[in-house]
Amino acid sequence: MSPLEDSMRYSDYLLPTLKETPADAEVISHQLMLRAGMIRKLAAGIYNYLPMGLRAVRKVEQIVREEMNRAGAIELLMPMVVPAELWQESGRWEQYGKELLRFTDRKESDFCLGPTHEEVITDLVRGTVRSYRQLPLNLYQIQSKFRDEIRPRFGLMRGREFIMKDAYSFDLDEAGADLAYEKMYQAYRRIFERCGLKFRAVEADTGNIGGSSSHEFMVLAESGEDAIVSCSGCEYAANVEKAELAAGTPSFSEPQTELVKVPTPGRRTIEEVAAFLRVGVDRLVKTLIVQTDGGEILAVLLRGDHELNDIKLCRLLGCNEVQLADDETVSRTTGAPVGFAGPIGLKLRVLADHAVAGMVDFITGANQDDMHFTGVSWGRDCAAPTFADLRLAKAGDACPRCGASLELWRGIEVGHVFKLGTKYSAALGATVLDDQGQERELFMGCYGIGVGRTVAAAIEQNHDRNGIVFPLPIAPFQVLITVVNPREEEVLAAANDLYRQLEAAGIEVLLDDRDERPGSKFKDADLIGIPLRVTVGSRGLAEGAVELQERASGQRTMLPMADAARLLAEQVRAVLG
RNA sequence: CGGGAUGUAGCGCAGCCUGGUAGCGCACCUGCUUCGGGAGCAGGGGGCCGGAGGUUCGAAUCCUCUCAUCCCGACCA
Repeated sequence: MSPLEDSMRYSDYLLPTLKETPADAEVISHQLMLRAGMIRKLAAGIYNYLPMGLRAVRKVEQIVREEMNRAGAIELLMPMVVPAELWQESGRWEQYGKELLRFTDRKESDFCLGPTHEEVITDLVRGTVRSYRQLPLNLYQIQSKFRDEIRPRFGLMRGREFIMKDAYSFDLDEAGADLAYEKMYQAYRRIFERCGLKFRAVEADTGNIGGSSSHEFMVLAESGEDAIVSCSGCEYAANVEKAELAAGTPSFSEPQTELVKVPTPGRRTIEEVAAFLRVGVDRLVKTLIVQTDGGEILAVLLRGDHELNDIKLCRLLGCNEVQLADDETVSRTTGAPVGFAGPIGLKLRVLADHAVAGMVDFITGANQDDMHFTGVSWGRDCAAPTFADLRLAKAGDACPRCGASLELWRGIEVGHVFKLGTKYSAALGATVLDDQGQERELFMGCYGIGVGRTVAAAIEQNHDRNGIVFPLPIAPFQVLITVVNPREEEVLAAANDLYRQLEAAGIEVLLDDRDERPGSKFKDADLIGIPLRVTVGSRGLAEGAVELQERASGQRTMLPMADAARLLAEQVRAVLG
């Protein structure tokens, strides 16, 4: 029997395909999941999973489960509704922000919908684990999470309610935690390989989960929301948010030109100024006036063609958020309207990106309306500011490890592993006694996989203009039998026969026995993307054969009716390994 | 949160400017013919036009408010 269900006749099933693309779906995976009858929207970022969608989700879940279990993790299930006290204890009730959906019950007690479960699991473990002998421990669940995203979009790619696998490891010391992390990292590689996806594991920022280091697993896709870099010469790969850039060696060439204040009427942007002065944008230094969440206002200098990496800046400043200062603040602090700020004479703390350090004879704003300076050089015209790594990596930058050039990709984050250290165990007092009878805080790790997002990412990566092309390991069904004309008794009988044989062989098979024209059924077959399609019709049966068409290649083969089930089962097993 | 746009039948849309009692395609139901890549003909069902106020003899259409959905959003210094 199939590991899922049985008796799958299209005529009895719920598989509402759409001929036209719903107007509010932007990316291809979202469009196809709607059209293929996998999901339906209930509210912004909140979806029903229809039978086909659920089956794909269950396939990914099952792969995740098998690999987590293989890596020694243990499944449990935590509640979605979490009392505020736990979040207050960890400090995140205040920190987490509007993404945390909060509400009160009838007794006016505060609760939230869990967006992640570090607090709950830590609370559980502190109450149940007392001795180092019970370690190591790695617990996971597959559960719906809720994050009240600012802007849910792209269907399952960025929903508010979404299915996530989250695992949490507990160890006595850092070495143990490192080992747990490594195990999860390897398990993740296996999971995404088994799902048939092209992905990269990249170094990543830890965000508001906290902790010391982390990797993201990125499915490569043009529509990805994240930019990542990977080195063409070594193994280094990182999210651009995280990608370090070496300071480089400043050339210290001598200034060639005098400092001159030049009129630049109405030229505010880097491009406008560069075009007006007939120089490249990399001859300009842009001066960003930023404000931290702590209220500090400072200036950040970047080469004209570079962009600020606000995460690097926050890390340097020890703040949570930086924003560009508003127009009023800019004119108050620089003495000029937005577009003409520069470091000379500026009465603010000034930080500059490394790339600015070696520049001479550059151009900056003059802190005066419609004026810029040309021929600016450090030391002579302006005290050198503090230099740091502050910009966003871009294609062609030098790898921080080996110096080779970096390649830029877009990716969909489907997995993320973190080393948490003792952040939560310390906050919540999760300790055990070691072999000396000493109380020790647990070293934790946490490890997430977006299950629905993995399905969406797989579709982003595997589709053609006719529809989805599911990788077999996560396909809702492995085989689709298309009955050309179910009204012909011999044809329907032959199809039913094949269907039963495949079921008996443990193959997941959908029988399209609808009384529709063949063309509609073929179109639907392409749309829903079942890897192997078998067409049973009078034409083939006259030769005692059925036709196999592979969705991915379009390749067609005639199979003798007598051997069809066996051959198909063999083909499925060959892929699953 | 700021900017832009859209809400009319299950889906895709027209009608709105220039108010006069709602339409097209697909889907759905019935019948006949058809049947290996989204069939043809004939008949039929389904919408208080997102909601609330207002203007008017009369509102999908004009005005106000509201709700929902989608897109874009430091990169400008």
